[in-house]
Amino acid sequence: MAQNGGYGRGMQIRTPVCRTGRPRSAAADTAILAATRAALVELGWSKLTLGDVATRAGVAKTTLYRRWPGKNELVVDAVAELFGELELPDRGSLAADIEGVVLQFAAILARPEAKSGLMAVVAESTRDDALRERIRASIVDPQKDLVLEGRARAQTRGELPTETDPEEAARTVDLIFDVVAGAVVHRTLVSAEPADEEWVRDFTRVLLLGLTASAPERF
Amino acid sequence: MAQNGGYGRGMQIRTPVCRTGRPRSAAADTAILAATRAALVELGWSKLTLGDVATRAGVAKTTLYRRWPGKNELVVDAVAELFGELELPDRGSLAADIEGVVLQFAAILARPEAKSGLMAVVAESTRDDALRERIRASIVDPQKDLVLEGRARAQTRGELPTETDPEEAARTVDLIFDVVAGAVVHRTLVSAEPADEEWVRDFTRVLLLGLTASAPERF
DNA sequence: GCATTACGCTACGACTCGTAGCGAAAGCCC
DNA sequence: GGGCTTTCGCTACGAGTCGTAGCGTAATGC
Repeated sequence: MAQNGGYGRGMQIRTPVCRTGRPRSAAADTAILAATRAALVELGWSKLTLGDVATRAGVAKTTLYRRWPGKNELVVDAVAELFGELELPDRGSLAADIEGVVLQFAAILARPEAKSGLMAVVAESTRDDALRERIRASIVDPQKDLVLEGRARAQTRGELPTETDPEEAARTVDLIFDVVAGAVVHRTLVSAEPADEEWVRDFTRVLLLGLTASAPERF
Repeated sequence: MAQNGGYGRGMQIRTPVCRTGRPRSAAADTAILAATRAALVELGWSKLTLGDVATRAGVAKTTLYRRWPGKNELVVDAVAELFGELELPDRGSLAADIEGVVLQFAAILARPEAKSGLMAVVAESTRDDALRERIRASIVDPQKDLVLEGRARAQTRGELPTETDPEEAARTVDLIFDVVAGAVVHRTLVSAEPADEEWVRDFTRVLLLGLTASAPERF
């Protein structure tokens, strides 16, 4: 199914903008997404069925299919809400900013609904461009924005060099993003060990040294 | 289903050791695993059915169920064979060793059967301890051994400090492993961009600076 | 009140699942 | 060769899920 154009922003994907007629129940949306997360916790990805989600949410199965094309898209939206909690308050230093946001990220990934849901949709997205785009817009890009924000903040503090070439700057941001998010995800899901404060401290130290020592000519 | 004890090593999991009677066809094993990868490429994880795999492999569906408990375990074994190709030849320096193995890893992850299969089973493993153990034994640990090997080699070269505390050394190895593997996986699957030579060079530079600059007191 | 849309409910064919039962085939051991 | 053991291919089966269609009803805007 082709995406009906006109994305809102954040969660408000879908719904082709209709002014007349009975409006869609917003309560049903939140109930469905909550039920999806609950089903992810209890059943995991593969055993999760849309019929079960509908029952949990107290809506008809057909209502679910009217709003989401399928299981993949539903889970993306349900998981995206979890990562919507991510913030980047100014903690005074780049090291503190990184440690803070990484700990938040780790806390979200520690929740079973995030664990089993996120990687499953990522795996599916390798064969579905529309799904990958949905993940990018609602999960990945907001995270990358945090990297941009933290980086800009560190540059005004003088903690990171300001790149002259904008293209190289973009490459660096992408690299940082993949290293940070990838390391936490791998630690949590593949190694299956908690990204606790000690690990985050070690990780931040290595990352920070790798970034700051890369300033071409100092001293 | 509880694992029947007595693991061999590497691929030779299952088969409770039987000497008499008709032996299992080894050709069927390789055909089934190859068919699984082919099905992963064409159908992806969610649409892959064991009946289809059996047909592709030219065996009966029941034969498949006699050898593997289910889809998860089958895909783990099919994907594990891909990562079995990983090697760590001595390229003369730590930087070259890292770049080499990361490029190999990226090349494997670029294949669609690895993309869609790996993350799917990882997602399932968050709710299945036996599956996680199977992944660890056949995929994760061999990779971590490469980290250990490269690290030891670098230490004899004097490129990395030798930790005194063995526990801290283990922590460092785990950290490196999660950073390297996590970054490549995230780059390839989530950001959906190739981990090409340029990216690997940038990544290796940051990682190496982060590790070497962490030597407490130099100069 | 009327048009329009969303909703709940039921029912449906198609498909997949995992298992059971059977006869035949392919090895080992005497 | 004869006999024993295990695997193999095949068929069939109940159970469960899928995604859709149809219908009557509820909730909104004009």
